[in-house]
Amino acid sequence: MATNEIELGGMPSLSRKRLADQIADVLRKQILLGEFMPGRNIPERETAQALGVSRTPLREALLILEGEGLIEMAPARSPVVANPSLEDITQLVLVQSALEALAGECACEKITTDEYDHINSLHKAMTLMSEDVDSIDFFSSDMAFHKAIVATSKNKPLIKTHGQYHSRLWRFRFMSSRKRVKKRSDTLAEHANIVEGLRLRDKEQTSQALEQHLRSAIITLTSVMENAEAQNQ
Amino acid sequence: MATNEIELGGMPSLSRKRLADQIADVLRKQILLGEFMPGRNIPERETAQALGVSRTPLREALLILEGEGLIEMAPARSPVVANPSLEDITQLVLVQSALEALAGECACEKITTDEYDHINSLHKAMTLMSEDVDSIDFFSSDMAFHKAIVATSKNKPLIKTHGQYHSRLWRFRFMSSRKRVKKRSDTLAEHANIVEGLRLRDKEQTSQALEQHLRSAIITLTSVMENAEAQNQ
DNA sequence: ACAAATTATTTGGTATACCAAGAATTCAGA
DNA sequence: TCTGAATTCTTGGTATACCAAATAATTTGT
Repeated sequence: MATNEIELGGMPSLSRKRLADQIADVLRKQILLGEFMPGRNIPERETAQALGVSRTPLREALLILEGEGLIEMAPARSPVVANPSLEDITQLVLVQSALEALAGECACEKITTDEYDHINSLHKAMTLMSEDVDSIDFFSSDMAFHKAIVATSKNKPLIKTHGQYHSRLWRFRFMSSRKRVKKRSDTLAEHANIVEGLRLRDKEQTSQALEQHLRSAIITLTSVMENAEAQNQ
Repeated sequence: MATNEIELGGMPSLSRKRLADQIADVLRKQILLGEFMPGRNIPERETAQALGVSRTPLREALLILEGEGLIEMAPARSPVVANPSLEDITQLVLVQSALEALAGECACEKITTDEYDHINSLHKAMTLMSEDVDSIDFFSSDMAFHKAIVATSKNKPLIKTHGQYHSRLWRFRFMSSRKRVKKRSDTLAEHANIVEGLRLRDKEQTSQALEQHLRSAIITLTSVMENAEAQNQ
């Protein structure tokens, strides 16, 4: 196999946190970035050796990622990177939209002026981005914008659950963003509604704007995925 | 330690599914039923021996339960059964209400007459229960009613995520139900609204009824928990 | 040459052994 | 007697070794 020089956090003696968590972080990142494509096998021995760890913590990391829905483990089969169908993705986005709508409501109650300024500045920064900037930058800002809103809800389980759906959808949202099917101006207009809702501390407007924004992502994802499938055939 | 004769699924040669999953099932049940109270330690060696398994699958089971939020693992500390504060529980219910509201919407689109009849019969059965029947029966029916609605959404991630919040809240909802703070007639009236929404396939009514029903649970839980805390002091 | 059966290899599942970091207890000194 | 330091004991973390099942490859018989 290709030598996969991955460096885990610190030296052997420095264990800031569980090795299993560190491994899960590395694998999660590789899955999100597309280095581990959907459907790819993750054999235990090979992967453990590539990461320079033994199978026990590697297996524990796989268990964690399975819980997050990023990989799937079948009996007597190598774990594989989750490869959700278009319908699966639609369902995931639907749940995420409900979670973010709730987050928006909570945020209206709890948001401080500092937090509002931060979110607003993220939005402003996206607005000022040239049409030419690399899609990864615009996309990253978009994701950061949403994460900031959810964080403002101060609802720990909500933040965690949303983060998991966020991860499961990351790659597909990124693919979608690269295709530029949706105009950036549309995205920004929807974000503006959200920011305005937060400014007014208007639960209804904020949650509605978030829900509409997310559900419109379903349309975009659908067309992108259908094109991708057509290409593969 | 007290000999804890717990029998795992089948004979040694019969491994229908991962041992870790079987162990997780056993522990989850014990946590939900209150045999393992919140805050209780779950030392690895002792628990593994009590279950007649080795530490490796036991640890994997603990990882699974940690992912579900049922236990918490700190570095160099025994895992402990999660002991959420009143605020934590409030936040959990808030998320669950959003999830069930979404489930209700999806259900209106996908529900078959058979499924409606099933849910309706669950409701009718609860209506016919005498005020004297054991609270566990009424409570179980209540939980089954909600589970049936979520299952009707046919949204796999939604069903799974809801199930996890369901587990995390189970014990506290049960405690609450035993205290009989909320009148059963009120619960039944709210359920009737939900059933009526489903009958009409009215997304708005169904989701609103579910959300209202769940959020009213927050009030009940708050008073129960505050009383419980007062007793402990 | 093809098919079927058997064997060898790969893979995940489980148990055990070892290690390092913490917590608690005990013993010594003030 | 009280305090503090040292030691012991417990706990979780990690690696390795072994086992069983499934798959793939090879060989043999028709």
